[in-house]
Amino acid sequence: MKLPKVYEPNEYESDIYALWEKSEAFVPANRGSGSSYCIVMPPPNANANLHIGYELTAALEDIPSRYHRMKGDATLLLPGADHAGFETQVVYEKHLAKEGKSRFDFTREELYRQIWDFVALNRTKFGTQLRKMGVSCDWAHYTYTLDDKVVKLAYQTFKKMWDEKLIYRGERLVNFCTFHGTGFADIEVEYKEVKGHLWHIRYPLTDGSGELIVATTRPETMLGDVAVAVHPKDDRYKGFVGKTVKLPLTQREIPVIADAFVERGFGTGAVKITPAHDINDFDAAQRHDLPKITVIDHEGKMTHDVPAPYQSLAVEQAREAIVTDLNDLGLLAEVNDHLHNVGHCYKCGTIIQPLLREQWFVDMKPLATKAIKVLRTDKIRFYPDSKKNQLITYLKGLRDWNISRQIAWGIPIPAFQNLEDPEDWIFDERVGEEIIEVDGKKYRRDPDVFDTWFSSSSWPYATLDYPEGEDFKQFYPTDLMDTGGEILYPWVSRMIMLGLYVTGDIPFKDVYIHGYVMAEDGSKMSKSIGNVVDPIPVIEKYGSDALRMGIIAGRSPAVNRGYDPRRVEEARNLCNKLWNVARFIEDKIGDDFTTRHDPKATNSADNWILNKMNYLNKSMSSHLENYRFSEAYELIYHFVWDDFADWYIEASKVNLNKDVLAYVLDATLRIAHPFAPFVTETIWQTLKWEGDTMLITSSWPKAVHASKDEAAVFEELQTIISEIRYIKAELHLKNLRLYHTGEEFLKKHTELIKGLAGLASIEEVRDGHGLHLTQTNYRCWLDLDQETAIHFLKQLESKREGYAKTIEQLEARLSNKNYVKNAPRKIVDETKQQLEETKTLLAKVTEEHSRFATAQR
RNA sequence: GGGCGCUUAGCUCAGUUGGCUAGAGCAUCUCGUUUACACCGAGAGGGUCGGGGGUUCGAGUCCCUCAGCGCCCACCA
Repeated sequence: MKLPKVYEPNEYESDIYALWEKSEAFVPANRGSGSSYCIVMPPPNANANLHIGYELTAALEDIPSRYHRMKGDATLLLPGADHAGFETQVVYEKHLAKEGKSRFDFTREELYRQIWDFVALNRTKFGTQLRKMGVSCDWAHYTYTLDDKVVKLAYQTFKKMWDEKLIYRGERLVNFCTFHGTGFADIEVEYKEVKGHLWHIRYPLTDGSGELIVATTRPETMLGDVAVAVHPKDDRYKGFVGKTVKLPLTQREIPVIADAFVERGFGTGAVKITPAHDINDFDAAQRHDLPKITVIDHEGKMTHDVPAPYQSLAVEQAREAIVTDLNDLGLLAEVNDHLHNVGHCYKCGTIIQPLLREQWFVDMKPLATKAIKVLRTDKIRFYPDSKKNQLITYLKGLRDWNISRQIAWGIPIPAFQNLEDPEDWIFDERVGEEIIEVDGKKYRRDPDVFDTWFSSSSWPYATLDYPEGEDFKQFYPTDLMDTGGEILYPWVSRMIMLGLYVTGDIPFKDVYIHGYVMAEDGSKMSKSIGNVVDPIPVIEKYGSDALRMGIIAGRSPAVNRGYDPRRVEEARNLCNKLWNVARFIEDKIGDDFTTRHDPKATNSADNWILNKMNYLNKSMSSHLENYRFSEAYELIYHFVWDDFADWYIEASKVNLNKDVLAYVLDATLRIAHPFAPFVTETIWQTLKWEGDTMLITSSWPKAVHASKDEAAVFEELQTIISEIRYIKAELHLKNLRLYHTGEEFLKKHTELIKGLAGLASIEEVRDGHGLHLTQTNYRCWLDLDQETAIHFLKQLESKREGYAKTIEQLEARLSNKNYVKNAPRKIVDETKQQLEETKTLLAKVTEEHSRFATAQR
């Protein structure tokens, strides 16, 4: 079969993927026998196209999976998709807005069904895209975060926590977005620096003996003040504690209390306490048993519990009105500019209101404590390592987790409230019904849904059918979890905590944190800026393998880097190189050839390439096992291009050894397969000698025997060839002859040197003349006349200077007694040897230089 | 206010535990139509590794410090 000159990925990729899928190549083989390897892929949001960042994830997980599959491990790469509760609802709301509708036009049930259909449409696209990326995941294991088994497990976990008192329902301050109408977990709030003001307000003492000035950034919340706090050791306010102040605008009497949380140095040292709208104040109010007065409602408007003029005003309007009124009353002591951090909704940018709400909370202390303990034992390795300590720090400061969300799109919380007794909550899985009856009492379903992360925390074992599934038994704990740094806290930490809590074991052994794929200019990709790179057109233009390799090239864990199309092009070229290497070899070998897995080296080039191959094999394993993807890629790149194509294939045009040629192609395809699955498999399918097999399910090559001495011979030949090429290029010469005076080595390798260096001939002569080669110890001369060779003086001169300088440095090093005494013997010996070699080179170059310099005069 | 990362060739970046003359791709320059490949071949030029100090026989690599950029966390009202 004659292959076309240029590899056109589009012609083969979809057929190759279909072949793998049809042959069940992704289904774990060798189950139950020996070792296994499993990666559960982080499920991307099912609501949108995959962006180029997921190509990185796909590559980082597919490469080790393919490697382990070839190593003979039972290998499972498990795909899935995330319903991404709030995220998806936001997307859908935008979609509704385009049609002039909003979420308020529908009931939650209606919304849920609509979003379900909306997502179902996109979910099929996701499968197509992952296939184009060449991900070798087992589609039979595909899991959606709203699949029954995931939902059931979320309910069981909720129940277990409820029974064990890790879950409680309580009225707490919740981070509330008044635009989206839902609360968030602490981690979901985005803090931004905002230029605001610090208003100093006079609070007169009830007994008329003076006043306290409090400083606040949110004057409108003063209507909900229940106390003023000062530091117990603050001498300025000693006499005030225990008295009361008259809260301006309301005339409510509120106490002055002492609490150590007050920073004496900030503002005036007197703090207004508004428990319903500030988390610190909430805590202080708990300590001092103070009431909580809500003055802002869920729409961001003032409630009816405030004086009439302010009722129903939006927060900003209320602020303005209050400041004006205070000023008119002469109660505004001072206004300063103030830079501070304010929480915002990470989706719409609305300022987050801390509001009092009854929600379900998870007591995180016991879970975090256990996770910290495990993290400290190094049972889970992190790449890069520094992320582990970061995670421990985070876990130490963790507050209780609000898992209730007031949205439609999500898993309903399986809890029901007694219609007669609001304190009476029961667990029940009949979430399809709004009202249920138990023991003659009627209960109403909690209208809220779970925070998405509550259910997705069980991802590693929910997907593997915990607790009884065969997959769980074989593959848990999984081997690798690869994610971006942004979900280290919300997801990775919770998978560890819940994994330990539910299964008693860690969910994964290794965590690899990848950096983000940024836009070409290094900025963040974002839809609104319009600089998002869609992977599919890139795949269509350059091929899936090219994108995969181009995206991992030069990337280190946890470091953000711009997308670089030049790298993709470079990788595309590598695919084409591989293609043409195969074309050449298949042509040389012919159709009726049977490959040997113990090839017999018959010349120095054979031994050299087999040694290189053994080294590649070993280094590749080591790099992959340590997740050094970029280094592994470079290794294969330079092996294919420099060693295999530029040297070995060129050498084989002189001395053909079909066995070795075929073996090296065979082994190269295997080793390159995880990085370039499509092109390697495409080539494999054209190989006559491998019959009906598939590369994806073939085995990783074993080391073969090769002589190191013979390999060294080839390296000597390379030195000679390179020097000749250099001189030819510098002097623009062709059809040169090489003379020697009877060197056996040169006689033996005449054809190879002649072929690779592009010489007219190599001749044995009585007296050598011309330009003496300096880099080899074999005496030989390029046939140049004096006139031509003189143009080479400059090069000889700079070489001479270079050697002289090196010798100077080496001698200085060796004359340093401390160096000889302290440095390892091996290093010192190497220095000595290098010095000798350089001296020899200097002598030769000097000799040539002076010969021509003399001739010139 | 804490914590972390980055600064290496014109550009984008590698450089694992300190040890040959600091690397790659692209770009640049010079040659080249040898039938695997111009998505190619041969060759070349280009870096005081952000500044300063220190430890060491030896520092791109470890420590201190300064500068610039970026990220994460944190309840200073």
